[in-house]
Amino acid sequence: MINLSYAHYKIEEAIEKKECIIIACKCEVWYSGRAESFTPEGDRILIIKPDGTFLIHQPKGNAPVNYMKEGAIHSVSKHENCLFINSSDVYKKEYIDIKATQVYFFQSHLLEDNQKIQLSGSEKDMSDMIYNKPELIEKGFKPLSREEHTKYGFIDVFGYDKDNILVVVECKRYNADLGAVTQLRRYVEKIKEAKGIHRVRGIIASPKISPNSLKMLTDWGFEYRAINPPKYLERYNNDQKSIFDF
Amino acid sequence: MINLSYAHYKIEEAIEKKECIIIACKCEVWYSGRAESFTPEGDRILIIKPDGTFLIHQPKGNAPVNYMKEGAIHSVSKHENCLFINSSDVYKKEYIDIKATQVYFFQSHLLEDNQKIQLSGSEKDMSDMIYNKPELIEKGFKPLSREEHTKYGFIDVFGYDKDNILVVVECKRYNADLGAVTQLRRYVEKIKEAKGIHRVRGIIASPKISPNSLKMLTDWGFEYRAINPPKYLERYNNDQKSIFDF
DNA sequence: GGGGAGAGATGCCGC
DNA sequence: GCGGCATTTCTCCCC
Repeated sequence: MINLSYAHYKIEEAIEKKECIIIACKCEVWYSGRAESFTPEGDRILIIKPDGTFLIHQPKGNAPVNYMKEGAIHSVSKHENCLFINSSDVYKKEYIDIKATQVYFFQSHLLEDNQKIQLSGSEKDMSDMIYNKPELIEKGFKPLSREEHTKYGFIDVFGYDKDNILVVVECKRYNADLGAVTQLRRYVEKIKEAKGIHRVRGIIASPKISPNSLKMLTDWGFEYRAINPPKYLERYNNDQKSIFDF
Repeated sequence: MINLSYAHYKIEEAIEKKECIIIACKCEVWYSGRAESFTPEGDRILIIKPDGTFLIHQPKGNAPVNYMKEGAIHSVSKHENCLFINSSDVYKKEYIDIKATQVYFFQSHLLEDNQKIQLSGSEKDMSDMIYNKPELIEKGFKPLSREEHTKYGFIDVFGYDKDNILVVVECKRYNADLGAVTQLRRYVEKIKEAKGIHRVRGIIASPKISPNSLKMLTDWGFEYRAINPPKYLERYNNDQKSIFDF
């Protein structure tokens, strides 16, 4: 257990030094901003980052129970055997107030990290793949553009089929849902209206589609292609795994 | 700086004891699962929770750079002055591999927290409010149900107007977008089709709506009501704030 | 800064 | 488990 006055001093010092701060404590949490919340007293982990990010984690679950995004200002005070931590963003009108009655541990450290995550298997990777291998859609498909902000909307792949009929392809990296179908319908309707043509084909390309969505898709005369997103790193990753498997 | 062999031992011990674990270290991260990723070496904070949740945070930003959800299994090993931390969920086929070259600090503690966040200002609060105060939509509106999973879809508020015309209300707690409009359209079309009636009114209730969405809404003959979500805790929260402002 | 859409979305509830 | 949908969604890109 950490003495509250000591914690008070250390937290203020670490904020001043722009360190990453970790606190484990028993606390209550109030939040007011886009919504309102109160979380009754329990053991939690608090993370304060030098960019102003504030995360409050319960001992279970993936998502923080409360949080403030980058840009928040933090202050600490002690009053009648309780430590008060306040996080506020006056511009966004977001506020968090914490009342801690016990501090289990405190740590802080100056951390440096300018690296960015390299991700593959996204929807953009999928539309790139289709653009470069149009026969994945069908023989004779001629893509014109990909990932383009047209006046009809943001269309993943756009082209002509072998009979020179316009084709709109909407990619989904995982499961295509009802929203994907209405999205495709919106694009097709807009293009028909803008170009004054009555025949535009719509295709959804994804590894999976829900039964309801497939029914709605085919009811409206659209088509489905089962296509998996590419995973460029897969082999590299497998090579790496062999290093770890000793 | 923490000795790697000591960290290795302490992490394994803390996992065994089902404690919450926090590690600050310099590391590389590989991920393979629904997608693939690699994050080059940098200073990060690792959080391992007793439920198997694993979070990797960079010193900036709200979201973890990599993560594993509840149910992952963790193992640690040391090899040639590097600490390897492995997180895997064989059922979901998700894997994270970490290679740490330096450990800045390590902490762990048994944390207990059975409390749940009490939130207000959500979409459900909004539909409850409209159900209880139907005049927010218009005079003579008679709600029949709220938040109901009908065979037509998940409808927020459903009722009759003063002329006994069916009304579907779609609530959005913040900004209503194009998806909200197509969602409403889907419900109205399905109900018309299922009940064989040609007149069903559709209304979007939200504090804001984008200009494009409003145009699409009115083009299709639907209506808009500017309504704010309720914030029950606001006063309570304001009372609390006065406690902190000393 | 707002609008539109993706995300390894996450989380909740219902079937 | 999947399906449908909200989220203090978050994040990115473009206007």
